Amino acid sequence: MPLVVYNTLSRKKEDFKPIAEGRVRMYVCGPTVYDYSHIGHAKTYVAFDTIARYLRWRGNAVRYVQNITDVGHLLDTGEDRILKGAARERVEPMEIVERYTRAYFEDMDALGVQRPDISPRASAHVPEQIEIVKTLIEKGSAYEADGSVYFDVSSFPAYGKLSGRKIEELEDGTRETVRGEKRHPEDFALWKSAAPEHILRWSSPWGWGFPGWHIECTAMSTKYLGETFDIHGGGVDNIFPHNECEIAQSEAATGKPFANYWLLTGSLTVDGVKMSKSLGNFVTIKDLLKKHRPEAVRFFVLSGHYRSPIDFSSEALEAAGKGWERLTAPAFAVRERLRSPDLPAGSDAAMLKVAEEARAAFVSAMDDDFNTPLAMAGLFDFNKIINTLLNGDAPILRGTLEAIDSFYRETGGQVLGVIPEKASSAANGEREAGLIRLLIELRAEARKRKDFAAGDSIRKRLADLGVTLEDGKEGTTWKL
RNA sequence: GGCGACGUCGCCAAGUGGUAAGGCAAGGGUCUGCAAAACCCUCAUUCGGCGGUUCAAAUCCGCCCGUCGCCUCCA
Repeated sequence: MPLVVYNTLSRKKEDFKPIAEGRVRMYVCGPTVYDYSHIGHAKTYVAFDTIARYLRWRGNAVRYVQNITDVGHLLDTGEDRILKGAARERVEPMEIVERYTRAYFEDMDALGVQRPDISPRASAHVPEQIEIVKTLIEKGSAYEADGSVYFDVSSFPAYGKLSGRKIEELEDGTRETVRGEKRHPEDFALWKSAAPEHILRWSSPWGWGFPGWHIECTAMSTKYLGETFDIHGGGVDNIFPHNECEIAQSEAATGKPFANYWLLTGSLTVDGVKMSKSLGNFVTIKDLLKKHRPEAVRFFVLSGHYRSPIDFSSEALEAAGKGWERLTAPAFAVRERLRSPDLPAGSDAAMLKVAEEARAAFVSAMDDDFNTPLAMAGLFDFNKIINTLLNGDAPILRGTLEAIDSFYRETGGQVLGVIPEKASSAANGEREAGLIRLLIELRAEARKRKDFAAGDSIRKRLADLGVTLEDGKEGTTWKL
């Protein structure tokens, strides 16, 4: 069964065939680093991280490029976002860039998002951007006007093919203020001239200025992935104008298709409405992680399909946290069992078959346009069987436990990233674990004496510290 | 106004022609010194509404109602 993906360009599901078999080149629009990352970023980048992880797990060599926008992305007031941040915090623009780039990676690391293979910065690729602008002028797709350069949309008939817009319809909605020196209101800037007060500016054939927002993605994606590559990703809210402009300028410059598959994530709302600073419902990843474990955030994101919109609320995240506990409990329990030195050798054929079937169900779900909700449902089904097995009296053979463990590690661990390596990631190392085991032993002795008051007191006080004890057939286990 | 996505149990969410997965919450039971966890049972004759196509529709078509996103910066 082939991997099938929904291609926004064709508006239907297609078999995924990379240009070079076994190699996938993907580009995802990255953040503009002028403030802390928010939960919308979390949704988009966890989704693409999972897609990249799955493609790798399926045996592809993936090159994942995700830009860092540190220049040229303007607010509707015409101000550069980076410069605005610098003025707000009274520091150099590049300090802003550095500060929020680091914060971005901290947040992504916390969420288990594996770093892209290349994270190119727009400001470090200005020469490449200038070259493309020159090419576009030579080919008659762009024109200079008073030190700025604009893309001539009328020169590219396919403009609108991704977002389904028509040029004629766009004219009406365009505001007077942005017309100015453009020939057509829907033309967009490739290069903007900048006065000396504008700190972020470079010398170009058209004088001092800075690159337009869209051109960086063309420059950096084609530089590292080639003129035509496999997957272009991003949030659906960038489909217009950003993605549309990328296609126009890239294909006009190279004369070749830009990206073969467009994968766009659904947007995220908070309590039913779009997140925005003015509404006061802006949630940063840092704030979120103060209250919730990172795996719960990942679980929340992956419990909806990447193309669907999701609505964030505290209740939803708490439910996700509980779901995550149930999802991971048997996986950790199996690992705990495997630490036992005297497990009977061999394996149970029926259980190996169950694990094989679960793996097949997982692959079939993920092969269908990365259907993570369905894939996780499959893990829950598998859990039911494993929980029953763990609760039973029959001894479990080492080979069986190993097969179960490797299933969890691959699907929940390597691909979905919701089952971490260590059962208690929040635990403070071995010393803390040792102390807890010591208390468990003391409690066991008290209970042997039927001194339940002492035993319950230990359990209660550990619970107050966030450590939950669970008494089972194999003794007491703990979790945070 | 235009473009797009969507409306499935109290909440979240799969399913896109063959007779409604899974999670959270809720109720009952088993186990337990008591818990917790786990397991078992219950929980949508029904998929926004109305028509149509079909042997058969949540799934296809039409109309209507509603929600969200984009059209100006956003992942």
